[in-house]
Amino acid sequence: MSRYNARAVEPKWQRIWEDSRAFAATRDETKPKYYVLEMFPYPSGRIHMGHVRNYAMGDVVARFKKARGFNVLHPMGWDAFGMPAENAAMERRVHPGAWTYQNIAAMRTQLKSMGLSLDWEREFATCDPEYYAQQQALFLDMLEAGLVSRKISVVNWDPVDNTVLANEQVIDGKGWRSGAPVERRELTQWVFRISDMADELLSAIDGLDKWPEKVRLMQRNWIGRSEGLQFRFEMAPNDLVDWPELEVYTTRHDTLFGASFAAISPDHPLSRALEGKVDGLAAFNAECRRMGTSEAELETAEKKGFDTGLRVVHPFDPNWTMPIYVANFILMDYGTGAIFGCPAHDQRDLDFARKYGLDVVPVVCPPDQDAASFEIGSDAYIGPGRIINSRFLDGMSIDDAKAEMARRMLEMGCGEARVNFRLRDWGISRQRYWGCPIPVIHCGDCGIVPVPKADLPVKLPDDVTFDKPGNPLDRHTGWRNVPCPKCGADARRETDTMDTFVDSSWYFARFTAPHADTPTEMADADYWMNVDQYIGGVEHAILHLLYSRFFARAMHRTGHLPEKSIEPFNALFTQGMVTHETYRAADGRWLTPDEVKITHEEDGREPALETRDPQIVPVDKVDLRRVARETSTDEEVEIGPTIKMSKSKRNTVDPEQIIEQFGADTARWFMLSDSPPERDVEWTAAGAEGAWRFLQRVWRALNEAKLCAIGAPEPQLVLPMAASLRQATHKTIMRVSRNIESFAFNKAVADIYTFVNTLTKEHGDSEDYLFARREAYEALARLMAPMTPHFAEEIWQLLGHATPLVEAPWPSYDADLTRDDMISMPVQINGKKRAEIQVDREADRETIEGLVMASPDVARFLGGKTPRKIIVVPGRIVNVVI
RNA sequence: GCCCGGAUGGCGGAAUUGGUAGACGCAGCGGACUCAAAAUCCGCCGGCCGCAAGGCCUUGUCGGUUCGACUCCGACUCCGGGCACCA
Repeated sequence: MSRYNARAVEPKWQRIWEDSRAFAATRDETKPKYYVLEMFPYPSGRIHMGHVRNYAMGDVVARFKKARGFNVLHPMGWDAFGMPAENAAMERRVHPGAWTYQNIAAMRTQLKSMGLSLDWEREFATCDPEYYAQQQALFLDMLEAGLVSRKISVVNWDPVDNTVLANEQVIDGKGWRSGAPVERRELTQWVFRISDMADELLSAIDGLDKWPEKVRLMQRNWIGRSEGLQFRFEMAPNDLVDWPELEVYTTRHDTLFGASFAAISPDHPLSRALEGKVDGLAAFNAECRRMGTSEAELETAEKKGFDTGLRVVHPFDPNWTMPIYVANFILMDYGTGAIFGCPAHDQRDLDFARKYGLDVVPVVCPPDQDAASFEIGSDAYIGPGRIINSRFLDGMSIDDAKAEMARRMLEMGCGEARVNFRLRDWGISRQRYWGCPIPVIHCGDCGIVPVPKADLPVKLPDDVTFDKPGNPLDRHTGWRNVPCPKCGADARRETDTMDTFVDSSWYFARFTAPHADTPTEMADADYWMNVDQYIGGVEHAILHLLYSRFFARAMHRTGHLPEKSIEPFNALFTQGMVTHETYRAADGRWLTPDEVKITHEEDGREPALETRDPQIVPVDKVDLRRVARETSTDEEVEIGPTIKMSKSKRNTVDPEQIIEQFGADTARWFMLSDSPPERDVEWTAAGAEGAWRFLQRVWRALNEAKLCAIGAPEPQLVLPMAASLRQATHKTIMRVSRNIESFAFNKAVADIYTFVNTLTKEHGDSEDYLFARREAYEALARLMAPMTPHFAEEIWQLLGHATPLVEAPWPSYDADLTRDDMISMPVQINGKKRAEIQVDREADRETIEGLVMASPDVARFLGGKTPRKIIVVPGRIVNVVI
C-alpha cells in the first residue's frame, strides 16, 4: 500500500474543482445565500502563515455552509494600493504597479495551492482602474451628498526630505530615512464627515449581536461619546492680547470649585497669538510641535506646561483667578482645545499641579471619609462621593452637582450642556502616488470643481519617477495641469490620493457585482449582501471596521446599497495571530528559524541558553526540539519572546515550503488544531509533522479496513461493539457540526482525533461491523472535508463514490444514537470528589441518593455520621455535606 | 499614557458556561518490530508522599462569595493588540 501522496492528489482535485466551476457563485433565489468573507490581503509578495490561518478558517465555513445547502459567495481580491509599493519603487527602481501586479500573480498561485473554495471569477485588485474608477464615482456622490469636506489637519513633516511621513515612518521622533527631527505641520485635507454619524454609528453597535463583545466595546470607546459642559471663562485683564474669554469643555463640571488652572493646546489660537508676546512661549510651542502626531507619542511624552502669565476668572467668583498654561498634552482636536484643571480628581491634572506647585483642593469626598480630614496624596480621587468645599454644591451627589452647575451656567449665559465625541473626521488625503486619485480639479475662478463622471477614471499616470522624495504627481505637470471642466481656464488636478482605508471600506460590496460599470448593481447587492460571516485579524477591530460601517451608510444614502446593508457585516470573527519564537545573535541581529541550530539539553526540558556545543543535534532532528540554538558560525543565540511573525523580526516560516513538503491539507489541519481560532497560535515544525502523520494514519486505516458494499442496507443483527461504533459516529457528527458552527475548530479537530482513535481500534468483521465501519468512514470523509478538502475527496473516491465530495451534503445524525443510557456521576463529600456511581440517564433524585448512600466509598468518609445535606444536580453531580 | 484582551502540566489547549481540572494533540519515557535506523504498534506521562489502597497540593498572585470556583466579585503582576498616515 502506498502512502498518501499530497503532492499528486492536491493539484488533481484543484483542477477538478476549477473545471467544474464548483465555487462560482451565481444568484439563485431558490436557495438561501451565505456570504463568507475573509479580510483581503495586501499583496506584499508572498503569503504568510497569518494568511494561511485566516483563509483556512474562512474556507472551513464556506465549505461547511455549501454542504449544508447554502448558495455560498466566497470571493477573493487584493488590497493593492499602499506605501510598500512606493518604497519598493524608490529602493529598486520598479514601478509600483509592476511590483504590485507581480506580487499578486505570485500570491494568487500560492493561495490557489491551498485549495480554497474561492470564486476566482470575482477577483479584483483595488489598484485596477475599473475598481478605483467606481471609487471615484462614489467619492463624487458623497461629495454631492455633503459627506465630504475640506479641513485643516496636522501631519508629520520631514523638514529634510520635505515630505509627509506616516506615523510608522517616524521613529523616536525622527524621519526614518533622513533622521531629521519630525515637525507637526498643518495642511488642508479632504475628510469624510464620519463624526456627523457618530451617534448613529454608536447606537447601531447595540444591534451587532454576532460581533465579539470586545470589538463592540473598543468601537464604543473609540467613538467616545461624552456628556459635558462647554463654557466660557472670562479673562482677567491683561496688556498683551485683546481676548475676552476662553472657552473650555469638561465632563467634570461638578469639580469646578476645585479648579486651580486652565490649560490650552500649543496649537490653540490664544497660544499662537501670545507667541510673540510672552518670552519663551514661541520656543515652548515650537518644542511641542517637534513631535509626531500619534496619540501614543503625545500621551507618553513628559507632561510639560508653560505659564502664560494670563489668568482666567472663576465663573462664580470675580475675585478668584487662576493661571493659563500652555500644555503639551492638550489636543486641539478634542473639545475646544482648552480645559480647566482640577488636580484632586484627575490624575493628569494632579501630576501637573504637583509639578508646577498649584493648589490641590478636594471637592468630592469618598463615602467612607470625613470631609474635614480628606486629603489627596499622590493619587487623584475619581470615585463617587458627595461634594465638599464647593459653596452651593456642597452635599450634593456628583450627578446632581453636574446638573446644578449646568443649570446655573445656562442661566448666566456663559455655558451649555454639550455632547462631545472623541471620534474625529476621517482625513483621507495622502501626498502619495500609489493610491486612488481624488477626482477634483482646482480652478482659480471656480474653486473646487468635481471631475465630471464621464471623465472618470482619473487614471494614475504611468510615467512617473521616484528619484526624489515627495509626491510624483505634484511634479508631473502633464498630468497635473488641466483645463477647468466648468470654465475651461487653466486649472490643476488635486494631486492627493486617497487613504488606502477607503479602498477596503467598500470592497465587500463590490464583490457582489465586481465587473459592473457602477459601484454596485442593486439586484446583486440586494441578493448577496450582507456579509454573513466576516473573518479577520483583531488588529482591524476599530479603524477598518468603523470606516466600513460608515461607508455602508454613505453608500446607502447615495443609492448604492439597500437599507438593510447599513450594517454590512452580520457576524464578525476576529482570529488571533500566528506567532513564532524570535532569535537574536550576540550583535543584536535577528535570525530566521532556518538560520539557527538547536542543541539538545539533557533532561529535554528547559532550553539551555548558555550551552555551547556539547550536544548539537543533527539538522534533520532539529525542528523537533525547542532548545538553545547556535548559528552555523557557532555563535550563541538568544531566544527572544514568541511574537507575531514579522519580516522585521525575521521569525517567519514560509507557507510555500510547508505546502511543498507536506501539502496544503496538512498546513490547514495544523492551523486549525490545538489553538482556539480567536487566540494566537505558535507555529511549530513538530505540530505540522503531527498533522501530516495523522493524515497518513487515516489513509492507512481506510486502506486496510473491511467495509460493506456502497449503499448496502442496515443489517438486522446489531452486535454491542458495532453499536458503540455507530454511537461514536453519530456523536462525532453532532459534535463536529456544533463546533464548526461555533468557530471552535480546534475542538472539531479534537473530536475527529478521538473518533479516529475509536475507529481504528474496532476490528470485528461481522456484517454489522462492515456496515458500521462504512458509515463511520463516510462520515469521517465528510466531516474532514472543510478542513482537509483534497484528502477528503481522495478517501471519498477510495470509498467508491463516483461524484466528488464537494457536491455531497453534510452528514446528519440520529439523535437516539448520540445518547448514553447509563451515565457516571461523581460524588463529592464536602466539595471533594470521593466516589463515582453509575446511574440511568433518567434516574430521579431519590434513586440517586439511594445509590450514593449505598456506596462503600461514601460510607467510609461518612464514618457513620448522617449527612447534613445532599445536593443532587441530576445528570451532573452529587455533593454530600457533612 | 489611554482603550481592549489574555494567563490552566515540559508545550498548544479541553472542561457541557458555577458541578469529575488536565479531553485531544505535541514533546518525553519504557516496550514490541528491525542487523540497524526510519516508519508503525502497545504502555506510561501535573507535583509531592506511599509497596499498595489511597492521601495531600495544583488553573499568574493575594483576598472574597458558594455545598461546590479555571468559571462570579475585589485588588494586583506579567504578556499581547489598538491609538486615527502600516495594512
